[in-house]
Amino acid sequence: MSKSKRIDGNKKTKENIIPEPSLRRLPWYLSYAKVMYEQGKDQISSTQIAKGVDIDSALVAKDLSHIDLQGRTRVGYKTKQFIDVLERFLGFTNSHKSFVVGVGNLGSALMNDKGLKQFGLEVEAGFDVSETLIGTEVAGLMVYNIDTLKSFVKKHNITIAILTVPAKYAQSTSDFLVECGVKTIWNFTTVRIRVPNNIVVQNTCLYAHLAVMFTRIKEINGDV
Amino acid sequence: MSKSKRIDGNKKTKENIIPEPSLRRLPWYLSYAKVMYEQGKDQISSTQIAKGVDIDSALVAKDLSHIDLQGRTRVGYKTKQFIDVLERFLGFTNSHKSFVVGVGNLGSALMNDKGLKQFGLEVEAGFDVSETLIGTEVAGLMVYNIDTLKSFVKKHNITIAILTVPAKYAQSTSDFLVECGVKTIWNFTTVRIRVPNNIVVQNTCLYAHLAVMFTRIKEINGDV
DNA sequence: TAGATTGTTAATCGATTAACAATC
DNA sequence: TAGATTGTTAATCGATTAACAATC
Repeated sequence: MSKSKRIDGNKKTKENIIPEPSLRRLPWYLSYAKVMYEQGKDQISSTQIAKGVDIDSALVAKDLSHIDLQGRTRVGYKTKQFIDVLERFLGFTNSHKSFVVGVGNLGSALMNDKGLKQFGLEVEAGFDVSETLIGTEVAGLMVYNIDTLKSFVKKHNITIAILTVPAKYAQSTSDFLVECGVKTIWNFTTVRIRVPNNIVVQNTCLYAHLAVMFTRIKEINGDV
Repeated sequence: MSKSKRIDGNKKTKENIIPEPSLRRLPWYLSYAKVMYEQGKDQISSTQIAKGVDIDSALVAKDLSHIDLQGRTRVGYKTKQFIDVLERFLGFTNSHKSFVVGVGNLGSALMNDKGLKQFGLEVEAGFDVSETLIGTEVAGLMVYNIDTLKSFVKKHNITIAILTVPAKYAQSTSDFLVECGVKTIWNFTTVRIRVPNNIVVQNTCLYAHLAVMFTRIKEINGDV
């Protein structure tokens, strides 16, 4: 359904799977298109996008080829349509329900963040072990006892968990989440969790980016 | 200094540069080692780490070969030493000073986050354009008028900026930061900013991870 | 010695880049 | 038509995996 061109019979289903590097770049193209649209540009070309986001134009073209999107030679894409198709493709137009596990610093920040909703993720509740937090509200959302998580998942059929517990509890909490029927874990802990291979995990450790940043700085400054 | 083995004269400086994928994995090994250390394990092997973080052991070994770290055959590494060396290598033991530009939702969350300090990043102030924010304190840090940024950078010699402004101002603010003497930008906006090539940029758009997550979910559920 | 480990070298795989055909 | 663009196919590059030598 989402695959664009004809498919050779012998090619496996891998054909449909868009590579992760491409997938990571698509939101940049979308973001650029949105900014252009706000500035009144009705048409947008892949070469223009390439310049705007500083990525090789052939790569942009290749990335976009994974999407069911028809560009017009010499003209490019209609900005509005480009945005709509890309947003739908990336799942940003859906409403994916989720809950936060571990209502600490980062957990409550995510519960407060309004941006998530605009990108298709709706946080419905928080879970914690702390007696002082349980029963309180954060950003208008209830914080429940983690012991009630399994029945919550069953009842509301919410299968995306946002994991923001301390590192030492990351793996055990992850195991517990899987046991409760969670299918997708957005992992913000510093630990790389192990899960059965039918579970989708997205590791988003902010601090890991610092490692890359500091190392690049060190390289430029001649390893002082 | 940080390179481990002998170097062939003809190999370029690229030899020293650790590839980004490796750099991204190192914090996972560190985190795993820390958890093990807390559990009282004095020795740790790369094969053990490989199992713990679910990454091929040869890959772990190769990643670690970039670091000046001596393992002992049949035994592995001393956990404490492993942690120390890796933390130093990744720059987590230094204190890198920085400031937040755009004290909104995400910006103030980062100003509040205590984790950053543990990983070597110290936030010293916030900057914004909003009259209602300027002059207030967030997490004990002053919020200044963005017009005063240039003199602030000069005076305190703080060259790392955390960019958390709305998407439409991302590129122009980035240009302004470079003009003010900023050398490193941690970019949390949805926009991929363009900078001169002596400037280090780390793009950390949380929402991009949602794209990967949603697409993987879609693939598993058969593209409904 | 046998076995477990580090850590290197060669083979494979996949992503990016380059070249170019097709289109308007 | 000439030129700008989409979008594909082939060549290159780099990262991962596999095989294995060295060590204790």
